[in-house]
This record gives sequence, structure tokens and C-alpha cells, in this order.
Amino acid sequence: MQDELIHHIQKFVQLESHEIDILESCLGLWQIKKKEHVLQEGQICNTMYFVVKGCMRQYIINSKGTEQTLQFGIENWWITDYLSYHNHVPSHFYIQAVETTDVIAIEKSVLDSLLIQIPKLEKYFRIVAQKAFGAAQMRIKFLFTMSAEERYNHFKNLQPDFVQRVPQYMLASYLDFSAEFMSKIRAGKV
Amino acid sequence: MQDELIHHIQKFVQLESHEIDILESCLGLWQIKKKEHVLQEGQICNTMYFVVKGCMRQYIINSKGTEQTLQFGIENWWITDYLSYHNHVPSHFYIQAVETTDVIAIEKSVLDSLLIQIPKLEKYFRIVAQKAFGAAQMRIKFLFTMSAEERYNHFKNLQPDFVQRVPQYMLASYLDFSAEFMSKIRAGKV
DNA sequence: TGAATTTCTTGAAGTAGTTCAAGTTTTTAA
DNA sequence: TTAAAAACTTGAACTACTTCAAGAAATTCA
Repeated sequence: MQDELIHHIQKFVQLESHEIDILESCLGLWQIKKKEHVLQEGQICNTMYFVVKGCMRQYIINSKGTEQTLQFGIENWWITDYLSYHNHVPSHFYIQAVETTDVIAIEKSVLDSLLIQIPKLEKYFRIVAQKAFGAAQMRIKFLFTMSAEERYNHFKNLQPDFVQRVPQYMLASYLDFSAEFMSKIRAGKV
Repeated sequence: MQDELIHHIQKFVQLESHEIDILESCLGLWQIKKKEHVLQEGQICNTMYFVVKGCMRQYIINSKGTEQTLQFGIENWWITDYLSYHNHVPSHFYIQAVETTDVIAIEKSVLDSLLIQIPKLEKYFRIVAQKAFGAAQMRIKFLFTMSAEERYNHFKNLQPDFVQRVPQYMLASYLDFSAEFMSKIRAGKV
């Protein structure tokens, strides 16, 4: 299972076999049960999670008590709260398994030492973070320029399988409209 | 002027003096005149810009022909289109100087060679990108949970000087409401 | 399996914002 | 120093969405 991450790393940097050995000895594999949390609001986030199989999400609870999903993490995605992680401040977010999910969890202390032992991992995490930031910018563009129905259709075209995989109300909040409105979009009643 | 960037780098990693020499020989300093573009939609972005003094912004033109600002870059911020940069695809964005701005521009080919000569720069750019991604997540949280007036007041509290510095219509679009509505918020007519 | 829980649907009423158009003020640059 | 351009303001009409409430359907798990 750790091979998934090592394979992902090798898309960006070439690892020597002894580096792979070090990695394998440090990578903890965990199964997170559906609806289980790995981070709650107010906690300091000191772990990064790589999704091997399944789906995680990052969400908040708004002032009306409704959950709003900010980010999904599926296979080959990293999920964490980088601000809490880097600044050692309480997180604003929850991170939860949408379905039972296999993750590789790396604590900050372990990762810091891995980055010293295998400096080329810096490049890997740099590129991953830069691409994630680029994706976040595109997400903001879509939120700004498209109507609710356009956002739904756009997402469905990009990720047709994923739409089936998560409850509609989670996807609705990720696309920034209400669960009821999602229902109407799908029924063609808009 | 290059000292600004070197100083910023040293907040995250320790540079040797010969590394500083290499950096100084590679960093190009440019003045971008107000309203001048360093990137236009459709171009491939192969340069990263570090704002030494002034203000840049990344924006799009929506289907109604209105500009919408996605990101401001002020002193000590990097601004680029990471997706275009990494994937060599045409950019969806414009990047423009809001006021006459001093930037350090680093082309991809130069940066790639710098990252080989000074590997610890990988760590610097990793941390910068991870924090930027964390900030983007918080931005999405605010867009999701706050009303237009709350977003304006929140931004004004965080960046009181900046509100004076850019045209209101740019800030309005960054906060995702119309220029007219901004006027009404400021006049207390909401 | 079947009771409990979670998720989805529907319509009616409400509202936070947009759009438009026209006028005013401020800034720019020759 | 003034004409042109850019930025801001205002009110009226509109609309894309939310909220609420209640029931139906699907899923979970004891």
C-alpha cells in the first residue's frame, strides 16, 4: 500500500533503493472508518495524510450549524491544514473520512527528519503544494464566474464517477449552494 | 533590492555567503509600470514574480466583460500561475501591476538551475507554497461563510492600509461582490 | 429483516445580492 | 491647468439563490 505513495513520489523525483527503504520504514498506514475524524476544529494539526484508497474531506461548520465541505481528498491527494501545521495554531477545520479510507499518515516530526535524510523529497512536496495552490486558484475562478448549475455540470464532466460516490449535500456545499438547490438542479427544475 | 528576497528566504533557510552570491547574480530586478501586464490570458506562464515594492494582481475577465481579481500580491509575496508554469499550458489569468511595482522575476529555466545549485531553496519554495495553499483554503472558508459586508469588514480589519491603496472595484471583485454594492456597504446603506 | 437513521425531494415565501442607467467626483497626463 | 479618463455613488427593478417545513426514498446495522 505504501507503494502508492512511493509511486506518486517517483512521478516527480527519482528515488534510490535505500531511500525507498527509509521511506517504507517511516510510513504509517491507517484505515480511517467512514465518518471518523483525523482532525477537529480547535486542534493543532501536526500530521499530513496521503489518501491511498477512499475519500477524505475537509469541512467547517458554519454559523447556522450546517457543514460546508472545502476540499475533498481522493486517491493520490494529500490532505492537511497547512496553516495549523506550519504555524502551530488551532485549526479552523474538520478532516473526516467520507468513506472508509486507507491513508498514509506522516507526523511533522517524522516528516522533518525524512526531509533531512532524503532532501529530494523537498522537491516532491514543493511541486505538490504548488500544483495544489494552482488548483485552488482555478477553484476560486469557477466559484466566481459560474452559476450554481454551471458549477455542477462542470464538476460532473470533470469527475463523473465522483458525483455518485459522495452524498449530494456534501457536493452541494463544496460547490457553494444548498442541498435543496442541488436537488432542483438534478431534477431540471431550475 | 534583491536583499528583500534574500532576507525573505533567510526567514526559512540559512544561506551560505557563496549561495547569496549565486542568487544575486541570477535575480533580475524589474519595474512594472502601473497597469502593465506580465501575463495575459492564453500565454504560457514561465516566470515567477516576487513583489519587492508595490502591488500586483491576478485577475480574469468574466463572461460579462468585467474584471474579477483573484489574488493580490504585495510586498514579500510571490505571484505566478502555477498550473500554467508546471504544466506548460495556456494561462486562464492576467497578471498586472496595480501600482508601479518593483519585482524580482525568475524564469523557470533559471529557477530550475538555481534549485540544483542551492538545493535548500527547495525547502523555501515548499514552505512558501504550502502556506499560500493554506491561505487559499482560509479565503474559501471566508467566501463560504461570511456575508458581503462581513467579508469587507474582515478584510478591512486585517489590511486597513491596503483598502486605501487599491481601487474599490478591484477589492469588491476580490471579495466577490459588485462595485456598486461595495459603495453601498461603505455608505452604510445595506 | 426491519426499525432507525440518513439522504433526497418539492413547493412556497423570502432575501442578499446584481444589473442598469445616469450623474458626480477624483485622478491622470498632456 | 484643464480636458479626458477612471473611479465612485445612488435608487429602482430584478433574480439566483436560500430557508423552511414536511414527506418520501434510500441506506445502515442490530
